[in-house]
Formats: sequence, structure tokens, C-alpha cells
Amino acid sequence: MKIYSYNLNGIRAAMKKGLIDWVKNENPDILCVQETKAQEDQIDSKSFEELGYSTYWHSAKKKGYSGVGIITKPQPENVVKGVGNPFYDDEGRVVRADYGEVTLINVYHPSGTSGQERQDFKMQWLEFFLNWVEELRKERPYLIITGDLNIAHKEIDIHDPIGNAKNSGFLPEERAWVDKFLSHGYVDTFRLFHTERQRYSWWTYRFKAREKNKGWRIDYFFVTENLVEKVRDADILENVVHSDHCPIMLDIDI
DNA sequence: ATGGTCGATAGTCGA
Repeated sequence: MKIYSYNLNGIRAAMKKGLIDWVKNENPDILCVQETKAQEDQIDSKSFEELGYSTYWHSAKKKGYSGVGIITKPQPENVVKGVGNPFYDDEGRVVRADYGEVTLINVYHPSGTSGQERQDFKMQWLEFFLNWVEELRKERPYLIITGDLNIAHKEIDIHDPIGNAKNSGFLPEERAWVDKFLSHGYVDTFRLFHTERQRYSWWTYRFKAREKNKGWRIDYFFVTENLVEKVRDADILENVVHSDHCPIMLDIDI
């Protein structure tokens, strides 16, 4: 089963840039997307349905903001939008789908780049999310958690660790949260297969960052430790361009 | 990088 995750930075803009052709050629079993920046009725679901997918969207209340979706060929037995708390769910950040004993969670974690208030919200969210996912795990112990974490974990995951040491997305407390999250028994699947440097999933549109590969690895596939033996491959598809992020992939035997 | 780039919106804001 090949599962992809892709922060689209606007699904309508991404589709204008040929997203559907890429999906058709790549043929993912499941595609998790973040930052759709659209209400459900603004999204061209039909183009995915024509390729054999079902779509499940969780949009933000605010138009043009945030929003996630799961685009899937295998039919999940159960889909849940949000985390059951309107304070967070109004921002359209989580959609979950259950496939047999495995639960797939697609998350667009908040960015903190627009000011201290949003940085505080991000840290609050991260604490909430870890508690929420740990509760869910008691009933659903086999978890795949993917999406845009908006945090580069280690120095290897960012082009300029020194220069970004005080920037949101690479703050010590954010990186410490990732350590804490992993210590609960989650695995960063990309690093099971790739130890090399300069593998990134997001580049700012400014400063010609992408052509210079001045990027950050902020998109992840985590799995619970009990699924590690099922993981066949994990990768980053840097050459795919419909967004300021690129897609990431997990191949897992489920 | 005291401005630079995008997407979605019609507030300029958020990333």
C-alpha cells in the first residue's frame, strides 16, 4: 500500500498546475493532503472520483484557510473529522480513516510564523495532540500519523540550523516536543531508510530557495513501533512541484 | 534577508 502526503498550499491552485495528472501517473492508494485552502463545495472532488478515489474533506470555518483531506481508493470502515474540540476543529486540521486494525491520521499542524499568539497556539496544540493521540491509541493501537508538522526535527533536517535557531519551526521547544512524541513509541519512517543530508519537503517561495535547495524537512510519516516491520519504504519526492511543499511517501504492507 | 513570494480573499492576512 502506497500512501502519500502532500501539503498543496491551495488545492485549486495545485490542480491548475496539473495535480490530477500527477495523481493519475503516480497512482497512490491513499493521498493525504493539507492546506486545501477551500470549502468542501469549492473542491473538484469529481476529478479524483473519476480516477477511482473517494474523498473526505475537513475544511476550516474561515474561507481560504487551512483544511485537510484524505483521497483514498481502499474504502475505510470509518472516517472521523477533527479531534472533537471546536477550538481546534474550526481550523480544519485533522482527518482520520480506519482500515482494518490500522488508523491513518492526517494532520496539518499549526504554523507559528505569523506571531507570538500563533506560536503559543502551536505549542498548546502540540501538547493537546500528543494527549489526544495517546488516548486514541488505547483503542486503536496501530497508527500511521502523517502530514505537515511545521517542525524540522534535527539539524540534518534543515539547510541552516544556526540561522534558524530562533525561528518558528526550528525552536528548541518545538524540537524537544518531537523528541517527546517519538519517545512515546512513534517512528520517523523516512529516517529508517535515509540518513543522508539535504532531503527537504518545504522551501520558501522567496529567495529562489527551492532551486538552491535551501529547505526544511517538515512533512512526515510516523508509525507506531508495532507497525515498523510492515514498512517497506519511505521517501520524499522533491521533483514534484505543485506547491511550496513536495509530496512524501510511505510504502507499508497493510 | 527592515524585502523578497505565493494563495485566497476582498479585511490584507497567513504561510
